[in-house]
Amino acid sequence: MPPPSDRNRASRTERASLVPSLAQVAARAGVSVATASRVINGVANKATEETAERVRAAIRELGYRPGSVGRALRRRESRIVGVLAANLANPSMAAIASSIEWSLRGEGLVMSLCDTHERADVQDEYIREMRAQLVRAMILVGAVDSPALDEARAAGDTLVFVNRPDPGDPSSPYVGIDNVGAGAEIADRLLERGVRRIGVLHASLDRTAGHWRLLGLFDRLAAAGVDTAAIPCATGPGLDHIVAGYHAMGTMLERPDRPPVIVCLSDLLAYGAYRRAREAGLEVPGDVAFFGFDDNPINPWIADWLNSVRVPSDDFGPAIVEMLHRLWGGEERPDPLLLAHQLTIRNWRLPGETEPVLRR
Amino acid sequence: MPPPSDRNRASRTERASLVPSLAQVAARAGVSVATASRVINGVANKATEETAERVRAAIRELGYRPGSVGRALRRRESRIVGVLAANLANPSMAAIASSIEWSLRGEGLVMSLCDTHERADVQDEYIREMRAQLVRAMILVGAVDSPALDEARAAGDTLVFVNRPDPGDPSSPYVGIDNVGAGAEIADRLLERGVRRIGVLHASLDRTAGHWRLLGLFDRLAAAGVDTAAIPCATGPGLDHIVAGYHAMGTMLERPDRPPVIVCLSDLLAYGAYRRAREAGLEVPGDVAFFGFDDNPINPWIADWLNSVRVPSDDFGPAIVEMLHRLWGGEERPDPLLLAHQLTIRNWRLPGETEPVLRR
DNA sequence: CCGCCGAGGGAAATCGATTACCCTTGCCGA
DNA sequence: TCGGCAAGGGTAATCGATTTCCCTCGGCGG
Repeated sequence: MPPPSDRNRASRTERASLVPSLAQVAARAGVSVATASRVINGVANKATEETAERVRAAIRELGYRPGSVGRALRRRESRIVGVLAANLANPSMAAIASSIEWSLRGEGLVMSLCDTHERADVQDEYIREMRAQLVRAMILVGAVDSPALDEARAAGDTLVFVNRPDPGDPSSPYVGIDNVGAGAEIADRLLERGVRRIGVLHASLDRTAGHWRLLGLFDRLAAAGVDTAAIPCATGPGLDHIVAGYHAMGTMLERPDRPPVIVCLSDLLAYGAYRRAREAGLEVPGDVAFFGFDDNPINPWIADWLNSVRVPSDDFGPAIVEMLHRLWGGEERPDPLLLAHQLTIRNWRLPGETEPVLRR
Repeated sequence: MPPPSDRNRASRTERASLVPSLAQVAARAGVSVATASRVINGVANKATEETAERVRAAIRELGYRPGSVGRALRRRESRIVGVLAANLANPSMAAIASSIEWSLRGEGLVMSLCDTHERADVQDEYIREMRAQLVRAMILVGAVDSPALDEARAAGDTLVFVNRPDPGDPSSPYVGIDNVGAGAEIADRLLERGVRRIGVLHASLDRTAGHWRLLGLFDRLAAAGVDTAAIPCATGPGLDHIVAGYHAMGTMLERPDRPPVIVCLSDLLAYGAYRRAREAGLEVPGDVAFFGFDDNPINPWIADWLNSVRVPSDDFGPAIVEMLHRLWGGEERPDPLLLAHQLTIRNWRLPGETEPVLRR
């Protein structure tokens, strides 16, 4: 922590005197702080309209705004909602964060966004810090199992798990797409076209969204008589899905029976795989078709070769707010809020087919 | 704001009793809260080693962590640093935010990230809220002119402007690339290859990074004798650069003398333009070459047709922390910290040239 | 022996807002 | 006329941590 210099301290104090406090408002309006506070908080039957107006006038004249800190201390709860994202560099998560932020703002809440980098220790640090800030709720976009998460759950904190169910308790409040269903949807589309030979690229499958997507995909394929045990799967090292996808595709290309359709359990994996395929001289689409999950907002613009299950980023904010209201309203274990996913088919040629029209 | 139900209130109080306070630590250690506080804050000559150890033991046993709120109230300064980003959905900004967050964490600070959506009123709301939170500093990644920004500047708040200089005072602390130089760098590369006929796509030029990029580009071209007044420029409606780029490219394509090289003042503009060009049946690269700015991290993977000036996202965090230390150390108007930009040429064929090797 | 100083530590004020509790006034029904 | 009650509003406790005073005790120089 930066040691505040004396100069700094002085300027801080000096600045503080410029920021009006409730006491100054009260003095100016000729009322007590209690009354001023009540007017601000709209407590009924505690002030005549005339008194209230005097207070409001003082507020306007001084440019007063209640200090969040004093309020939080007294109420033992701030207006901050902590959002812990597993990886901000993933455009899909950033889009979700943006949506959350917008919706929280509509509720008069403030988002504090952190990046856990998929690490349990970092997530713990943030959870503890958020609790110290008396946050009103924590939204975990891609949570990992960790001790502080257990503490928070046990303490009854308001927690909402997004995109990846609570690794420690599947019945915790969840908002996100139905990953199993999304996997099944890709399976259905493949089967429709008679595709039975595919490859799968994945990153970690340990309690991630990918785990469930794969489950849905395989279950549906198996139901159609496909021998899923024979489906080649590849992965790559590292937490960065793009790099993992690049290496996984390298592995896949070494197989003598390279499948014509590659399902990647996230768009980022597909990005890495795409590059690897092109380096190998393959045409995409044409020689190989890719399916992904998330459907990042930039896909329609620059990745028209990628068919992907759309995760409706903009719907997350409202859904999460809805979930928060249910929790604050007293619901103990609200049902998961499943957002509608939809498979976008952009550009899918099996080898030998002609080029279709561009689709957004 | 959600009205807290009674049930909620009860559980909140109940929960509070579970979270240990400094007083409980002090009681358990058999010292006063003053002493406990001093041990925690490492005040010298205020406790024997034995006393200090008793306090530390109590902290461990109770799992105590200082509440940020009480501390902030007393110190009139929290450990939060507000980061106001103009558009989180822009992957380049998200990457910068991620870098900032990581560096702040290393300083024991916490990032609170907001999305101003390029709107002055939203930015104002957030600036005011951040000030009410007693944030230690505000980082504005793409600021717009607004009243609350003026207030904060006048009040002597610690402000750092990133990527786009302070629209209200060019001498405010700035961290970012040298946009003028970046524009000039593209000009140089174009002139080297003998390209003198280009088109420019831009979004708003009103005190944005684009303004300076364009300035650098045109100045250098003019110096080489190019008539910059004759260079076709196009823009599109909306704040979303992708959509703006799409429409701007549409305009550009209507010109009889469509230039073979299009310089887009941001990568997002280029993404939109790319799609428009492909819809028009153009080969990219080949029929038209694109240059952009920012060089989003995904470019090497899925946008190898885009030549772009790399903005080193990962360097922002450390540079901003450096700037903060200078400001807190008492420097009144630190020099801007200019990060090294570099033009990445990926895939640039002028019409008629043969295909080069793929480059990251 | 006196005074001073530094180390160690406690009591209480403080930050800003909320709220429990109390007081006054006026009105209404019994 | 009296009790009760509601409206209007003030006093002071409270939240948790920091920090300013203040006190005590030993040691040391004069």
